[in-house]
Amino acid sequence: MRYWIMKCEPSVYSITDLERDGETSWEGVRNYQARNFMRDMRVGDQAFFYHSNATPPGVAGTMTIQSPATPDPFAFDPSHRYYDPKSTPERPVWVSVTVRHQRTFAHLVHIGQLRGTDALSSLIILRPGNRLSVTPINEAEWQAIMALADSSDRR
DNA sequence: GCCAACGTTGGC
DNA sequence: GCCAACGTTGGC
Repeated sequence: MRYWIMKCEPSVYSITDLERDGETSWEGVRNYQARNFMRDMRVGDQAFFYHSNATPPGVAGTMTIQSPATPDPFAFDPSHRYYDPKSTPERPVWVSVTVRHQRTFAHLVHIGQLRGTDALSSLIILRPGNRLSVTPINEAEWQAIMALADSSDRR
């Protein structure tokens, strides 16, 4: 099993929306490196839902990967914001995965907590200027973030 | 709103 | 293939 962090602006789609929907198709990733990471995902992998561009930004909860990467249909739709003429049904460029809601943290693990944790010092999303919306993390990092969430929830 | 960092585009 | 210009991301 692998572990991931997936970012989304909560004003667009939040952990609350995912909790309501149960599962959703994670679409609109238009970065090759992030796409390649999505291709590496396997059913059953665990992912954190990270609220980016939020006040405060941080990890809002967990989800599981419910389906492997499949072509992102929005890329084929000229009227859609995520349309990309480079991607066709015959030769799809972009992919989406289905994610299932697992847990919403009682308290968001904000970015300051992440930065203040030694075990998380090499997190890609903490690097200055980082813009990758899908990044892998290792098991120790997963557990470190879960520990932050659990200690906050017990407050 | 600011701005640093980064990816993409397009002229050459 | 290089690289400047530009647009976007995302923390602050």
